[in-house]
Amino acid sequence: MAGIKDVAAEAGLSVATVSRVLNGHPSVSEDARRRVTAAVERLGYRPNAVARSLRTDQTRTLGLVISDVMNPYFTELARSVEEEARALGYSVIIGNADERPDLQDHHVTTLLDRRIDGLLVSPTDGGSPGMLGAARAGTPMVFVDRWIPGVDVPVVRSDGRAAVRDLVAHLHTLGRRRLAIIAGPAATTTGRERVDAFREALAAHGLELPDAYIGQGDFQAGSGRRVTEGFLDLPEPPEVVFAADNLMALGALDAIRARGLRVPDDIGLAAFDDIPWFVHTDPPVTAVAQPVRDLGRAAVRALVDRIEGRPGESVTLPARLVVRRSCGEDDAGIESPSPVRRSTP
Amino acid sequence: MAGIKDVAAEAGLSVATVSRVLNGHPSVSEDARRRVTAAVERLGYRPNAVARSLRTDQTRTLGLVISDVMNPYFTELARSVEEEARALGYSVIIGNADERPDLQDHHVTTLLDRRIDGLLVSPTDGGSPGMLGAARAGTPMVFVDRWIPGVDVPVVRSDGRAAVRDLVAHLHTLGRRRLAIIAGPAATTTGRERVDAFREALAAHGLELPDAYIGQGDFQAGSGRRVTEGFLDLPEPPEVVFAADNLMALGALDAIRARGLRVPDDIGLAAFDDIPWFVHTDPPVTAVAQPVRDLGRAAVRALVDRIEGRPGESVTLPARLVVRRSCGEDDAGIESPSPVRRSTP
DNA sequence: ATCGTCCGTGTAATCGATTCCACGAGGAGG
DNA sequence: CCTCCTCGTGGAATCGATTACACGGACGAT
Repeated sequence: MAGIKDVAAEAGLSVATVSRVLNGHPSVSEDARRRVTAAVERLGYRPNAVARSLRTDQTRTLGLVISDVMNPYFTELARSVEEEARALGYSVIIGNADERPDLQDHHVTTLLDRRIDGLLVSPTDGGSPGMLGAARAGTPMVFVDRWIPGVDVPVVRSDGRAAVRDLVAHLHTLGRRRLAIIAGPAATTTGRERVDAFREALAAHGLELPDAYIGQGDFQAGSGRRVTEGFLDLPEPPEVVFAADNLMALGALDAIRARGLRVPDDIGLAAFDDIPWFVHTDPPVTAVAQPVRDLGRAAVRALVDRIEGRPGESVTLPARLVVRRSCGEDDAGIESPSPVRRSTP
Repeated sequence: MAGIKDVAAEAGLSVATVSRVLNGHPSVSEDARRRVTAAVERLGYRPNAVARSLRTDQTRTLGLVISDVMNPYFTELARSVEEEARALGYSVIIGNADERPDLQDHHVTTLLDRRIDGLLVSPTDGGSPGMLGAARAGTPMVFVDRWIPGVDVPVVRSDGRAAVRDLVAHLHTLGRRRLAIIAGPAATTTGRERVDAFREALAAHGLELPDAYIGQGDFQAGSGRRVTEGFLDLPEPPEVVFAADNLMALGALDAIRARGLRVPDDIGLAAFDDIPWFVHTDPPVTAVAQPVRDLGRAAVRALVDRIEGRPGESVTLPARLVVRRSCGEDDAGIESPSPVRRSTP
């Protein structure tokens, strides 16, 4: 493969001049510029990013470590992150932690070894040692969605409080009183926050959140199923189950259907994180939607700010409630097209 | 950040020896090895992958360019690719082409600039110039899922012929005769092949595939909706719509529902590419399932074979039919020709 | 005419690793 | 005792770029 020396030879100039042309340095004659461009064209030369990175100590690459690629929420996040990064002239390397701290560490280490310019993390857990080390070592870093308290890193996330309040209000008008939640891992901020927001919203309506109505999940479909089964076995099962993420909602749907129960008639279902598929489930699922695209964009901008020496500030964007049919028909204007509802699994 | 020189100084040895220890070179004394390890530990030293890559001319990185990250099929593929690559000591950089040849080229170019060791591609289109150039230039490369005829690159894919035959047989026993297909872009191999397989299977039952029953889609949900609307507007609409990918099936479901029609009573629906969500739609969707994990694994192995100088052969794995309820209920007890039957897990 | 600037260019150092080659010590064989 | 190997080690070249510094020529000011 042709190197800069070949280009220099072909153009009859020194490598320095070639490099200057390549980088748009001002003091190059028009003639030299033309000759270099021609030579580059002729040789099909492409600068070696590895060599360039070694010299300049910057890779123009961002690392993104997420907890679960198969979760549509994170997929969309990854997509918007890549888009914004590309617009800013950066590439993105994605690491999938699969909710495993050791894998998260593996990716952080690998990314750091490659000398990425900055790191975007949605921490799996309380945070893995390698990740915390990186934060302390001063690697430009930004947390997205989830974060770790006490670590001095900007956080870009969405605040679901208002939306959860709206959700509970919605459920209340529908006459639902016994509301349960499938929580995420207590080690994650999102795991705790969503429960808190839910409990608060309940309190505003004079409702309680008994321990029996708090199920411990792990953001995976399987746990949603198990927890929901537990709920259904209760002497007084809840009237609505609120899943703290979309995968667990799916599991809940499974469990409910396996019992031969109908949503929303026998039991209601709501979820945190809206995804395209919720429109197509049976029934469509009411969900709290985060502004994922904006989150991705904001996160990249904050990180690039940090990288380029600017402050890089935390951002919190509001989530909103998307009402569908899984908690019961809304009263007024909405006429239910009410197609035949099949209940047998 | 500490470099190899610092380690050498700390250990009281030369950089050469440190490097040898780091790379497990045999001729190093036990004493030196210990001192280096200790120094590395003390300094928290991590080798600079950029420098190493420059010198050794290998990055131990694979590029994966897929057509659409938001498509669960590709997400799962990406995941299994990364897993296998990691097991073999490689990292993966994913590029999302979003079904756009220009973006595909952008990613191929970027990846090549970074001197990745090999490229895994699921070509968006007839192939972009940059990608074809890379193939001709001898970059180790393997096509996954889709490929480009006439280009000398191993192909790892799944053969849906048998499964499509099973599908048509299944529909036939259900009494469905007027079968339509939403095709993918003609420029993609998968776009064409699936139509061919469908037509062939139909022929085996003495059925025809009239032009009016072939809709042109682009593997996105929107096109599935449009095409399906067209089908429904026909004087004699099809009894079953077969979508050539999962996203278009979703669009079809939308269109059908918007008309107030019921699946499968009024019209049946089947899809190519099975995804977890198909279990939860209303009704669960019958689909042709590819062995995605195995495809990812095989693709990585073929690519690494090429990289390390071994042949690297093409692989074709069979897909299988997964019968659910979207084409009509099977009468209980009656054996259906379908090899696999799956209900809610 | 002389001097100082500015401009375009080239030479060479540098980034952080790997690796070829040379060298000295120590052991085996004659 | 001398020679020849082997082994462990270090010096220095190298990968492909960027960039500080030096240099020569043109040109404007005095």
